[in-house]
Amino acid sequence: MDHDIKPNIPELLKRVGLRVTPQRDAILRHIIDRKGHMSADQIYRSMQGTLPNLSVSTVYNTLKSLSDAGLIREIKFGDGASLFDANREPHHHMVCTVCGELFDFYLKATPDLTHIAQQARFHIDECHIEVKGICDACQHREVDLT
Amino acid sequence: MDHDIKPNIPELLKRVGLRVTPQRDAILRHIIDRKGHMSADQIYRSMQGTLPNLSVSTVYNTLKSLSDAGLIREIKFGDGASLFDANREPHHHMVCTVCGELFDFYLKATPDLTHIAQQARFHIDECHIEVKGICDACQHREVDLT
DNA sequence: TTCATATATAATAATAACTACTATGTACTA
DNA sequence: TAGTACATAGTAGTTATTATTATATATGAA
Repeated sequence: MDHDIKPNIPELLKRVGLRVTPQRDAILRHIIDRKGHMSADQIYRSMQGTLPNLSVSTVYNTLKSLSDAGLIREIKFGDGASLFDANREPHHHMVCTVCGELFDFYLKATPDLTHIAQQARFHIDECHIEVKGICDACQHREVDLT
Repeated sequence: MDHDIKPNIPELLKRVGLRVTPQRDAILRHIIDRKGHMSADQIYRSMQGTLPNLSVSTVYNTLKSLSDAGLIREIKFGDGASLFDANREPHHHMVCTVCGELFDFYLKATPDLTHIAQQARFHIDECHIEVKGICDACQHREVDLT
């Protein structure tokens, strides 16, 4: 189990060939600490305490560098802004079409697409399942409205 | 097999409770005729011949009405604009991370997520698989560059 | 340790893809 | 064949993101 290991952020950055700056350190640390998904804007606002001079464009630049380097993952799903999360074990997403909340889920095995890939001569890098539906809370809320 | 049946567009619109207007007729017809995916902007430009006075906002309104009614499907995937396609058999998508092209694929069965849904008390409406990778053409193009 | 330089940052402007608004026009129904 | 609820066109506004550029800084070499 590695859920208690505090990763050395500067080390992580160096390992993927990125310069270590206070901005990158703080942003990556924040994404790794809070385990959930967050938008660029949420990250920007969370940083006001630590880095009051942080610029929005630096947030976007940093998120791009980090995700190009594979340290975080960008999720474009549902309405609104892209979300980012720490690139832990591969997982999939359920989005509630009522409240927009995003939930993770894990599968022991991803669907076998080797046949599809062969036929289309497509080289598969990643496979992500997107589920749309209604979350627990909203199912009950819906009932109340009728 | 129903691939040759020309659907009666006004009839389709009425059936889902939408008023029949020349704009809706032309846009839905266009999406059903060309089988692929297209963006709002592509649709807008394709209509210049048939409906020169068509407004961009009408395209967006119409696409929203049609997809709310279940006649077309919106795909938010990859970079850039939402894509729309006629809501045929359920299918999944592969996107090439090099050229951005989107490819459909079909599965006999979608992954069984009943256990996941039960555990999360999530009511699943649809399940869409997104594959990222490199398409046939770009694999060869990549090789040439080295 | 200091310097050189390639890269990062902040601030701002620009863009793309929508969404909101509103006056006018039109499909449907009573 | 109105009347009315809804649709459209045109425009303005918004949101998320990218581009630009002058200044600042991390890192490798001397």
